[in-house]
Amino acid sequence: MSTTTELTNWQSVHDEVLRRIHTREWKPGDQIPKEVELAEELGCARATVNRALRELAAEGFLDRRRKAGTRVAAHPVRRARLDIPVIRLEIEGRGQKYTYGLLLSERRTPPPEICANLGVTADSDMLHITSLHLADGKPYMFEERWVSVAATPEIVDADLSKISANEWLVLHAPYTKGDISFSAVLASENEAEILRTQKNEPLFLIERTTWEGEKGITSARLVFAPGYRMHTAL
Amino acid sequence: MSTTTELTNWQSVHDEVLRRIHTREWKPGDQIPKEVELAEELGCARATVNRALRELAAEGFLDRRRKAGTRVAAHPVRRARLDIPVIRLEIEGRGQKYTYGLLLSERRTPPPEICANLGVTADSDMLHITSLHLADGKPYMFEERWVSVAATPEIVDADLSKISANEWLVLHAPYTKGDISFSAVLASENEAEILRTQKNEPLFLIERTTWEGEKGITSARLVFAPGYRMHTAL
DNA sequence: AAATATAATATGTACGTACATAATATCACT
DNA sequence: AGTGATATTATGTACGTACATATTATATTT
Repeated sequence: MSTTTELTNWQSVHDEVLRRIHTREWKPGDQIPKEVELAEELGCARATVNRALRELAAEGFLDRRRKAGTRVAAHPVRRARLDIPVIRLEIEGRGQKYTYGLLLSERRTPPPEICANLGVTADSDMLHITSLHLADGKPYMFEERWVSVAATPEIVDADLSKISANEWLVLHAPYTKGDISFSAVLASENEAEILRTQKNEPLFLIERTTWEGEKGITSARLVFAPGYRMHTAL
Repeated sequence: MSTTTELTNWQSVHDEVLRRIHTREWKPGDQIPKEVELAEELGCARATVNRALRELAAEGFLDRRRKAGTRVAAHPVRRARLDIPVIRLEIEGRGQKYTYGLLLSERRTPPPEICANLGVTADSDMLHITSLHLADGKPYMFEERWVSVAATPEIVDADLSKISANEWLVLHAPYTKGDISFSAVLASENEAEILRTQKNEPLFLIERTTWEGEKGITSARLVFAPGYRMHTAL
């Protein structure tokens, strides 16, 4: 292999390795040269090759193990990076006007499924909030949320008609662990009415739970208006 | 701030910075100390701090700009890493038995929406494939796919009743660009019959398109059986 | 032959130095 | 005040060396 120009930055090494994978010069399962060899061939330091290969491994193109070496991933797990912004920014980012309406805010004990989700007791002091997020005045997403008052006592003083619970939490209640799931559901009668659509429309659903350490903070159910699509580049 | 023990590896620096963010010692929008200062405080090299902060920025906790410095992300965009494995591995990973049935394989010109998706002409030579993926004998996902024969001529010789088009493509047709989207749809009569469910069930839909350079390779529509949930940790 | 200790090795990381680069701040000039 | 040139600065990266660590290969013992 003759590289006319030397590749002395990690990005070009990254691209060159990816090129060899794409052209099937190095096939899935193949072992690729070790770092020192590649560094020598390409005319750069081992640290540079290391950085490039590390990134490629993080992207799922390579499998690396000490002593065993580096090989092209046999089952390229595609890693899509989902950016989950605050809803307001998602809407404003598309040039639409964001508005928000608080529908309900009550302090009460949680139903069993929330207890199970968050790992709290049935007599916990919680805030139950439902709200509607609109884009250009049209219903965009219906949110039902439970927040542990024990975990974030300051929330009872927040004016949740001005700022959404989600945004308030992002700013005031950092979390260490979270879980998110995506699925499809039928609009219930209530949801259909709030989202101003038909009953039995297929709706995109996001369920989200977050903890700080072992303390459950909040559990949210986000139901999107018909036609919602979440997408990303691979 | 007194750090009794020195943090001389990037992971511990990473964790320490994250701790300060979580404890709100450093709040969203705040500027944090510059790399040299942090390195001095923690008793390690700047390279180590750099590595830690770089990772935190990639995870979305920090915003970094040359000269301007590093600050805690004001609108923490949560990045969920979606691992999209080959369906077979997803099913087998749950300890279920994977089977696969080829329903249709025909060579023909594509419909207009596929042309638009992939950026190919209406008279393109394409393979149209539909198949069903099953877990423990139960319908799991219905796949409808268009593959450009021009882009990957070898596929016409592949035995797609033995290996799914998806897996064949993963092994033989590397791609450089891809697009994936998630939404909710109602089961059509055909889909309901194939997935052995009711008509008008809400179904989770993944649409995927991949290119190599500017050449469209394949466009797939994956409809999952009722109850499917995609989830990940934050 | 099996079990165990030991050597070999590829990746992983830390560090100091040097320079590159982008963005900002400052100053000179009109 | 406004414009443009110039200096400053924090992050970004490259490199060589050194050592750590996980894992495999080999040798040794039982």
